[in-house]
Amino acid sequence: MDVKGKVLNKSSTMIQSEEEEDMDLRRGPWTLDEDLALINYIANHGEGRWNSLARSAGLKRTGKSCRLRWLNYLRPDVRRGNITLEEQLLILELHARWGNRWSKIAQYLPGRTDNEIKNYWRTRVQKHAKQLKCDVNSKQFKDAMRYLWMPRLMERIQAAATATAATTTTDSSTLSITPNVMTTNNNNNNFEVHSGGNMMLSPTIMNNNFGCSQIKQSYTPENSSTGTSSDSFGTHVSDLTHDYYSVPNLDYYQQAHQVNYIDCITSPSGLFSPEMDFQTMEPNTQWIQNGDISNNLWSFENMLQQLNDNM
DNA sequence: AAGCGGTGCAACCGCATGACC
DNA sequence: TGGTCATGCGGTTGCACCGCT
Repeated sequence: MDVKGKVLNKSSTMIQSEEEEDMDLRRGPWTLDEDLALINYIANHGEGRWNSLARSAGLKRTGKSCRLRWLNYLRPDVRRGNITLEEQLLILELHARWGNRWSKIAQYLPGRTDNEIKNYWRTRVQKHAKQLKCDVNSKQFKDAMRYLWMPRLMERIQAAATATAATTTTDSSTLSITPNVMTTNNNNNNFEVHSGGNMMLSPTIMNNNFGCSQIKQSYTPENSSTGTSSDSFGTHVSDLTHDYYSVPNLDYYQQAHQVNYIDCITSPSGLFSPEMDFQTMEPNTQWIQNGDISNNLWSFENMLQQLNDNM
């Protein structure tokens, strides 16, 4: 990393806090020494009181800057690397529900920061909206996400899970969601996480967006010895979405009743069914642990082709 | 090899909110 | 009740990196 930082002195700006007037403050990229100073200080004294922390740690940074550096980069539980398919799907889903509430969304992606999710959205999702020549907040794009993008993500996730299951048929760390979790909603406790498992999906996603019984049944109960089902989720999604793709326009909602699969997904009033309650989900639950290193959502060329075909 | 444009991400900025006095 | 301060959040910017020409 380039370690050159700018020094913010009194003449550089007319608007400065009292703190900034007291001392020259650095801006720009953090140096290794600064990082180490911050890490060491927090290790010894803990977080909080960021302005005084910055001073006490001998950092010529604002408290804000220290906080941001710690939370977004230095914190030991910050998750590095590409956004996984599961995370992509979850981001799409949560964004559909909450909009640009990045910190709220980040609560459900352990180790991911709001900044990272925001960057992901702006650089990837908005880029795809641009490719589609529509606004990211437009109904067209939202529908494209809901009915094309997310199902495809599900398909890929399932394919990956199936591949994993094939190589580790007796491995309890594969995707595991208990049947009752998938089919009931008892006191909003409608999902379950198996701590030792390689949790790939939010059951709420399964229950609500893709809650077709066939799809539900395709998931392997934790205690099942079979590990696989004849009803592959990927097959179902693929088959059903294939039918849907053939609908010759983009008025998805009007078409929805014609396609069984769509009935399973949502209504125009919202992406989630009433029983869905993310508020009851515990933030930072480790239900996304691994996942592949996918850096692409899926082929947008395919999606563009499908959309163009339907126009 | 150099220039250039696009992309991704770290960092900054301004505002809102809540706690405290 | 109003002022001050700390913190959190979302939007925006700046820059390093990478691929292409």
